[in-house]
Amino acid sequence: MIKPRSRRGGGRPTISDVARKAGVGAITVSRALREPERVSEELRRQIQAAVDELGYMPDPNARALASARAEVFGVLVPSLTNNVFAEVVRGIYDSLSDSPFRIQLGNTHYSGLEEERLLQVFGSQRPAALIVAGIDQTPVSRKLLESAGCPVVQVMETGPDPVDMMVGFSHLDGGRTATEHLIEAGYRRIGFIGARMDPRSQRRLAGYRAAMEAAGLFDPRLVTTTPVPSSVSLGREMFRDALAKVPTLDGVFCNNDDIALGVLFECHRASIAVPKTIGIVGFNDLDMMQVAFPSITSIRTHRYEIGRRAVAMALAAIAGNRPEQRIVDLGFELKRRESTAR
Amino acid sequence: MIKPRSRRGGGRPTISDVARKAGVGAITVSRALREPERVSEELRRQIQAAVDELGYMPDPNARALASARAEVFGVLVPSLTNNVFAEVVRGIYDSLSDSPFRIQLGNTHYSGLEEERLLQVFGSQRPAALIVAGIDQTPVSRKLLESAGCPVVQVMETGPDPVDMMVGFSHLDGGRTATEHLIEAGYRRIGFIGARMDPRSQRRLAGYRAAMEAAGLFDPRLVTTTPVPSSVSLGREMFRDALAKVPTLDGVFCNNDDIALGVLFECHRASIAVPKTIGIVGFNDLDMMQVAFPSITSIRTHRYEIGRRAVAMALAAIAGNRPEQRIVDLGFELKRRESTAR
DNA sequence: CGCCAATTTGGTAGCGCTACCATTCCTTCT
DNA sequence: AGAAGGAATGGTAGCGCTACCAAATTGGCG
Repeated sequence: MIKPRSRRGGGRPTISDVARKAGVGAITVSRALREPERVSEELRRQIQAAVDELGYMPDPNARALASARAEVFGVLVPSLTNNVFAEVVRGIYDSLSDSPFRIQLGNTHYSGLEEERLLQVFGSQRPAALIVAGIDQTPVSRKLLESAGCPVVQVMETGPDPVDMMVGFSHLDGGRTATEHLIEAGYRRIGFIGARMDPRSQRRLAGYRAAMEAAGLFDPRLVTTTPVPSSVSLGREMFRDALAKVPTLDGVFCNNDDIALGVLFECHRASIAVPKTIGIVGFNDLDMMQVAFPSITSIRTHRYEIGRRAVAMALAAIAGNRPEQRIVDLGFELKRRESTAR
Repeated sequence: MIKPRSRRGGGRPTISDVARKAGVGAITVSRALREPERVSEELRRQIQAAVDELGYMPDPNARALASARAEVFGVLVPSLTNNVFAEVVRGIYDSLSDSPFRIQLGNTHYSGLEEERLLQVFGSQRPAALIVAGIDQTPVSRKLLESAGCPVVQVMETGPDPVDMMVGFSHLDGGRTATEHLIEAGYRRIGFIGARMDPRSQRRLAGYRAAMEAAGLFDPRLVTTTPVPSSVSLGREMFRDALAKVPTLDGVFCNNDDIALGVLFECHRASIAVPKTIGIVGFNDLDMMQVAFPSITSIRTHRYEIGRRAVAMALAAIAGNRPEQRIVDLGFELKRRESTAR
């Protein structure tokens, strides 16, 4: 006599339990759950009743094994705590929350090598889609993405050569717009303060530089950067450095809002008038920018929407109707506020 | 003749490929990977070589199915973007990153019902451990946690009756400490401003109230709360409301640092002297608190450490040596700063 | 009325791995 | 010397589900 292995799952009901109770074959239950339209009205009702009664939930592992496809979105971001990526993840999460798809989160810590490692690991799960931050994957990562056999969405940035799909905006244009705004407002010795200096920050810097050169105002001494992770306190310190280097500084375009806030606080502390003596522009437009005193001009970016759009595109591709527009530029918005209103 | 189903996994190597190449049985490969000490030195080397050559990675789904245990930590937090929980998640992530365990993240949106739903879903995956925020689970959630059949760690708070293990601190004590500090500093008409008012905020409020009553200073009109999600802009608005209600207000203990920052900005805007006219205390001690001008007194909490500790405890329990101390209080720290230094 | 196609249902054989024995080959002890 | 125990390895039979095909049923049409 064959003794079935004692129920390892702690007695949770399986698809055969449901099938037995509903008086149908297991495969019909499977179909009723995944493609209800292929099952007759009546059986569907019976099966649903059995499912409800037993509290049946399909085992995602068995499903993934049998179908060679996990209902998982792999999501790679460079930071979990940076509000910018947290917002993107939230958008992804919310868009996925009433789908069967789960999220597999990976934190690359801004490291290409770690990204490669994670892509390798994620690949072994055959995810339904991959969403990765940025467009500067290493050649190895790119190859892994191309051979992943699933839709891939690069988010936060747009660029010329998508692996598959893209949702984001131009950081270069953002940097340029911010800088042009300062120039138009009458500032001349405009500094750039940037921490972390990941590829996106680099491009914001490039935009700054383009605008400054176009106006004949560029001076390398105006640029202050560090690879150190960004923070409000770092913003304060970097602003002091910048000011020590160029005492005639009359404006700053900051890498991001944290830095901008640090600059603002240091201005308060040193009794530097904003926007009169110094103009400040941030990047991302966190909620606090509009509340700060004076309120801080910033580039509003649509992080949550980027997450949502990325999921929408990936889901469409999974469903078989890949969007014809593979690169979606969600743009940005210059929010003019008191910190540059002189 | 039996035709094997065409390799669905896109030709990725399986454990039998490794076994064949190494000239051993599949089960020995499995063992070499999971319990190397049970396999002889020599076979271990051969197997490792085969693994490297083929680039083999075990399929986590097959593993989970066969062993009735997924290498997954289920993590439930009420918010993905709130810096506090992002830090906890980061701690969890970092502690798990060189273990085989993955993270399954769930966002409860501060809803008990959603927590129940997610616990139900997570349960169907037989996770290796569950980490949930807070100690105020609904009876249904509690039952689900108790019957999960895996270590459970409640984080962010400590309380009397853990489901299994706990890591956190006392929000009540935190609220009391903050308030007592204001009282000692000479403030008398001290308001409480709180948004969201989740159970942790409620307990901070209770701590505030206890301190105020002990000093004979409590007045219900000093308390301003709202269920609306917390933000810097909301902090500003609520402070205006509080001031309109009690013009003699001379201090505020804020639910969290965002609110405190909003209060500070409104003070600037309305030319209210801090700390002279109004004292401000925040909660959590985000980086910007020490940079703000004036710098803001706050209760430093150890979010990242809570995440790390929770994982350490769960891993120990999985390994079979459940820590004898099931409730770990990581405490908090009052950071005295300019905003209360009068 | 019979035939073909479409629709609905079911059976079988795995997916890639591990639990649970069984087997083999040594030691160690009586 | 033989029994007993231990260490290392392997075989078998699933885990719970779905891909693939087969079978049964229905409907349309010449």
